Amino acid sequence: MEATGSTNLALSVRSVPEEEPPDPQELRLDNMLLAEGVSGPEKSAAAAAAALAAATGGSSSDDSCEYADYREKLAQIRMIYHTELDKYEQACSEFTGHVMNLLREQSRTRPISPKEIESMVSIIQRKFSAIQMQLKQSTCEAVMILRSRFLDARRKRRNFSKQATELLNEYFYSHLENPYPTEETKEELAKKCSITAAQVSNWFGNKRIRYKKNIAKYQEEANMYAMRTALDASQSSSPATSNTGGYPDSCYTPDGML
DNA sequence: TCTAATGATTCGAG
DNA sequence: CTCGAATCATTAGA
Repeated sequence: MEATGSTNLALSVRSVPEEEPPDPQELRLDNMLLAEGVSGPEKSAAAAAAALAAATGGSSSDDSCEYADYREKLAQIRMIYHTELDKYEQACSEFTGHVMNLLREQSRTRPISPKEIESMVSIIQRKFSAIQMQLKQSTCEAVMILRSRFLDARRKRRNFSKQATELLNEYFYSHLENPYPTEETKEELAKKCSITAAQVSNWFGNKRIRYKKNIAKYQEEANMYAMRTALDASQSSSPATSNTGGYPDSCYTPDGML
């Protein structure tokens, strides 16, 4: 632990004027940490996480649960990173002070040039910045792992919200004769249900085939939605148009599906 | 813990 | 490309 590496010292002395070692690796790490919201201002963590959510494909409302988890873990990483960074910084200056004292002591027995001191300091800083680099590296790794786990969690199937299924069923059963929403309609439904258009497509694909496979099983559901849309219609537009219990026939006999 | 429901994926056809 | 169909994988309910 003694700073007696004078040969080492002389060897590694190179023109390192304070900063700007254009190390692309470190630059990369810095950028990454900044983008992930680990370094940089406090608020940007949420922004980075939001960016991640957006990058994974919309639906920013209902995944708040795994999302909070992600953010919590990210904050943890962030905290560790900063405390470690501070620790190294402190250790660095402490160690520098130590070495300075040693040099001062030695200066009583031999002449020590300012240049030697300067190079000594730069060596120490290099060593410590290497350590910090390592810290950045491992922090990056941790973030990557966390990120991939977050993505994995999202990849798992989640049932749509009750509300979303209601909306989808509503459309499906009120268009039983032709349950093929256009791309536009899919987008619209997707927006309302806070899912993706592809998910809407999946849903309709599944629904059509499963409905067709066993119409009887879905009869009750069909009646329910038919009644409800009928009720809605009678309430909103023409309450006087009788037919209180009468649903459109097409909802009962979807011959278009056979 | 077994089972039904359900969202996603894959593949052939048109 | 979309669709139907079969199938997979996970979820929710008994």
